Amino acid sequence: MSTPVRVRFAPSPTGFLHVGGARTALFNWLHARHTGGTFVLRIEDTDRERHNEEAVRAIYHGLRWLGLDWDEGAEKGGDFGPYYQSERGPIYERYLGILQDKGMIYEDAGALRFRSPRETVTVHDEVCGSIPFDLSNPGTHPDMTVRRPDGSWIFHFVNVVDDIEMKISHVIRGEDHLSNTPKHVELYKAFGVEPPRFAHIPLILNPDGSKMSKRDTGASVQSYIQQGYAPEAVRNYLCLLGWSPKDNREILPIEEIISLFELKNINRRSAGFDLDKCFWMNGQYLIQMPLERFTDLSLPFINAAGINYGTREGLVPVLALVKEKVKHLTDVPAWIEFFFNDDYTYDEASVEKSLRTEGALGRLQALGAHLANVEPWTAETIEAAFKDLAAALGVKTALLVHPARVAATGRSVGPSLYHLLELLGRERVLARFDRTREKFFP
RNA sequence: GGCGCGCUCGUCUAGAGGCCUAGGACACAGCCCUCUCAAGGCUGGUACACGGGUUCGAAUCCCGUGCGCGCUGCCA
Repeated sequence: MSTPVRVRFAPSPTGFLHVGGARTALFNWLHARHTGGTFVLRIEDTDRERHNEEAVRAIYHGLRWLGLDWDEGAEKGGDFGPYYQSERGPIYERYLGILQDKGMIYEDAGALRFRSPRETVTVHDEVCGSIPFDLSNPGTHPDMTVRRPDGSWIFHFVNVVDDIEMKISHVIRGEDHLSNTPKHVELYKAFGVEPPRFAHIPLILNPDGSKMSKRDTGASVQSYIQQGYAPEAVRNYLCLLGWSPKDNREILPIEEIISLFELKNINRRSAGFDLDKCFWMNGQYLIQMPLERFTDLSLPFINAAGINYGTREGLVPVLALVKEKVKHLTDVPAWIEFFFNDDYTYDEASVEKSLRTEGALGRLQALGAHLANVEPWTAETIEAAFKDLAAALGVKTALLVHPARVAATGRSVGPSLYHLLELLGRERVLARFDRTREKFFP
């Protein structure tokens, strides 16, 4: 008979969600979703001192942003609560009593220690295989402390107690815990409980190979939220750190990853975090995602920039135009600003290059006159008008395009000019041409 | 120091004895496309840490060495 799959993510409230932690949560979530199991969120604030609402909220926020919903646990409830260690004192007391009754606990300078049986313990790991650890030498493997003199609990003890109480079937965590695992197994044995299956996943390193920690660039999930990444892109990228579908695909829908994900296919080597690739993947997601989704994700940044776009109906076509240019959602305001502001600013270098050159003013005026007669006003007819005029003037189309773009948008880069002019509308285009002429050639 | 884990292009990876003169992706370079910038397409360079085995044959198995990381806490 197989026990139901129950996995957990058990972060300590440090104030933010680390990408390494996010990836651990992700792998737990994937395993739960793949097997139809339960994903539990437990907060490891071993005591009141560590309990910090704000820090805990940062974790919820990061997980939710990544779409890692938990079935049971903090803020959600369930049959195995409470899900904050700071509230589980009585349970730990009870378990301590079990070991005390068996004579496995002794006092040392006020702290309580667990007396190791001093045997060889073999850890069976889904990712790393079976590894024997010789714990017979007290010099190298001292008896672990389970409770401090002030009554607060030590991680190893409460972690094991909670996993037993919450009926966790698979412990999926960072490889930094692999060497701690034999100690945990000793505890399971002492409680007379079969240990869960373990799966230690490789660590995420900095590009230079050092361990990624708080201050490192890109270490906090929050930074991806702020920099305008799409959550599905970051999540997809994280999936590829230590796992792969093995068929050369990299961008794949989460539903498919869920169906393909197996603990056995997780790599054993640690992975360097490649911000360039994450950035590239974000651009790919942005280009491919539906316009409505793109709009939803862009809105917070547009609002933060204070752009007065009127209605969503008016905004969407503009976003459709610039969508393919965007690599970070934070770039959206800069791409669309000129559209909603007739008093847009001009990029000086672009003005210099495209407008203050021989014949540019004359071409712009001729273009204005030419565009005044285009019917109907569509990207196709506008394009034809540009080409016709260029031919008539005996110049390359580019010599009309560049001045027109700078005149209409203030910049030299942007999406397809013809589509942009169409959307802007003839009146505004011609008015912008006039404004530009008056401003630079009074 | 001890113990553990790891070691394929700069990075993420495919590879589970012959399919590998090692494949894909990011990044990089060049070319093409083109109204700009991107995107896209094409091409190119760069990798099995080292040394011994085992085998007809090893990136793949074994043993050393080296390097990296982790643990070794009354941190989690």
